[in-house]
Amino acid sequence: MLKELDPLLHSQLRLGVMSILMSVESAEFTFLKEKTNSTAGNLSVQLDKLSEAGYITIEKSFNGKKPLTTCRINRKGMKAFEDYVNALKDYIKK
Amino acid sequence: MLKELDPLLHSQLRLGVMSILMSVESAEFTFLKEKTNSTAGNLSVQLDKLSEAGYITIEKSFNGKKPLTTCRINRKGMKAFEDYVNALKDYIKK
DNA sequence: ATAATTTGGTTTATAATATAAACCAGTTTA
DNA sequence: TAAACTGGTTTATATTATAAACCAAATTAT
Repeated sequence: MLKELDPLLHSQLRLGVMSILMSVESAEFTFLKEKTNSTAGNLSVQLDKLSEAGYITIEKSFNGKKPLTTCRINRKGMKAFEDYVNALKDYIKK
Repeated sequence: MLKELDPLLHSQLRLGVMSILMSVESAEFTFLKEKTNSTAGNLSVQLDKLSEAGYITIEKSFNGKKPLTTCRINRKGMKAFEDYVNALKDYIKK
C-alpha cells in the first residue's frame, strides 16, 4: 500500500521552498519568490504555514531601511522533507 | 528556476493511481481503491479527472452480474507521468 | 418471502487549499 | 510632492480534495 504524503509538503510552492532551504543556510523572501516564481502573497501565506508547523524559522529584520525576511529550515523540517522524499519514491519508481 | 508540476498529477490520490497504472496492464476500481487506500467516492471523482485529461481510459462492463470498472493508462498519461517525475527530481534531489 | 447487508460504484455538499487581488508602510525617483 | 517601487501582509475568491449521502442490483439472514 502506498504511504501517506505529508500534505504540508505536497504542495508545489511549499515543496519548492523546502527544497531550496535544504540546500542553503538561509534564504531571503525575495530570493525564494524569484526561485519559485511565486507571487508575494502566496509565498507569504505558505511560509507562514511552514513556520507554524515548525518546519522553518522566519526572521524579520531590516536591511538598512528595507524590511528583510530571512528563512531557514529547522531540524524538524529536514526530517519531514526526508520522510516525504522517501514516501514519494514509492510513487515514482519505475 | 523550478519547473511546473502538472497539477493533475500533483495530487496524492491521482499520482498513486497513475503510479499503479504505469506498472500494470490494467487495474480494476476495487484494486485501485485498496492499493491507494481511498474512498470510493474520492477515487471515482479522481479517475474521471484523469480520464477527461486523456491520461487513462475507463472501461465499464460487468463481471457476471456485478459492475466492473477497469482502468488503463494511455500513451499521453505515460508521457505526462514521465514529465512529472523529471520535473519533480529538481525538487527532491540532494 | 422479505428485510438487512454488501458490492460497486456515482453524485453532491462541505472542508481545505491555493491563488490572486487589494492593500499598507516606508522609500526612492521624477 | 506626487508617482512609482520595494517588500511585504491580509483578505477574498477560485480550485481542489474529501467525505457523506445516495443508488441499483445482488447476496445473506430471518
